[in-house]
Amino acid sequence: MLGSSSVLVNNQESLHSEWFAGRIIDWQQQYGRCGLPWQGADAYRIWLSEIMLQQTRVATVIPYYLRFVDRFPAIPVLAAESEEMVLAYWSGLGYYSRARNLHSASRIIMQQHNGEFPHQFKDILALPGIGRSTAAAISAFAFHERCAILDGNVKRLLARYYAIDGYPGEQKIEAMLWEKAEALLPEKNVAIYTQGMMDLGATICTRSKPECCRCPVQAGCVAHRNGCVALLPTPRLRKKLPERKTTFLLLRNGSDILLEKHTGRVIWGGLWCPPQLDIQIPGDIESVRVYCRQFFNVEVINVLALPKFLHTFTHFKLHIFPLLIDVAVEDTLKAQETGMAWMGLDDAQCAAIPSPVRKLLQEIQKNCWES
DNA sequence: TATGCGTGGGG
DNA sequence: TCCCCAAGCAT
Repeated sequence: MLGSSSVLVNNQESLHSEWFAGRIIDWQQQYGRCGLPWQGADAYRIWLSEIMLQQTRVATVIPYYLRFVDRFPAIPVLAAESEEMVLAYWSGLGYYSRARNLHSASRIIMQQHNGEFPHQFKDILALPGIGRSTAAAISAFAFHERCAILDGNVKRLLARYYAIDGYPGEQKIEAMLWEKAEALLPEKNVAIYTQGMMDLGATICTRSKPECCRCPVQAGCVAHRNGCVALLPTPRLRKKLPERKTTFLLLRNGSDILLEKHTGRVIWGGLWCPPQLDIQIPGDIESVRVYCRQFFNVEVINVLALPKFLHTFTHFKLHIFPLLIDVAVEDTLKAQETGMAWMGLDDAQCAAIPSPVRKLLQEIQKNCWES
């Protein structure tokens, strides 16, 4: 049978949750972030913002978000557009599967939900690109449902508040954090509470130099009491990133550049990139001439090795060796047979291209290296 | 600490 | 320069 001490503990926990949530809610209303472009917006915009904000800073997202909602103001518009157009507006933001999933989800919403963003948590969670935390955030912000989120801010905050040792990405630790997040959830004002948790993590309980003296829940924070705030959350063990090399073949025909579309769930999937060789090839004109004849059926006029540079991904470093290769092409439409396309530099700038390709194209245009 | 998937800012 | 990782998800 359940002892009275257990009842007492439950009462204390519930009292503590009430205190905690009250402090968070009051703090949010006084000091939380307001005026972010998606705050108080419709479900579509909240959804879009949550997807863009995955692993991405607010300051980075804002200009992308504004451009995106201007071009795709509602779900039916988004669904009617091509994936490529959507990727063009995502270009530079990274994690492009987010854009592909967003677009795919918009079509699912048209077919299965009459074009209206679903209200049920389970329906939201079923959409591609939406996991537990994102579904909860949308449910809380758009529909005021009582759902707990667990994003990076909340993980850091809870790891400190309860002095939970261990890397939060680890399954066991993450499960503990979810438990705490659920237990603290208030009965009312979930949207303000959720925003407050994010805001507190983003502005006070920051990774470095947290401002504990301004924290509304400092009194209950175990890490603060124990003086171990700076040690939490436990950083991940990181191995040295592997390094790879690639040669970018920037074939130029007049003011056109040859690009090929990456397909499938690969790096830069769905984006247009110059043809690549996953080695560093000699930049002398003879080697390049032989290669270009064989693979692109073009005559090389001139080769210029542009400065190499480093591009770092989450899981590897890529040394990029760009070669600007001026060529003579008779039939520019023939490239389409092999999934490639000649694009004017201006068009390419507006296309779905990854960040380092954009930088290179800008440089080529700016410097006007002679043909 | 499963791994792949981008990019840019801060220390 | 280098390493950290930011409103995570899919497989």
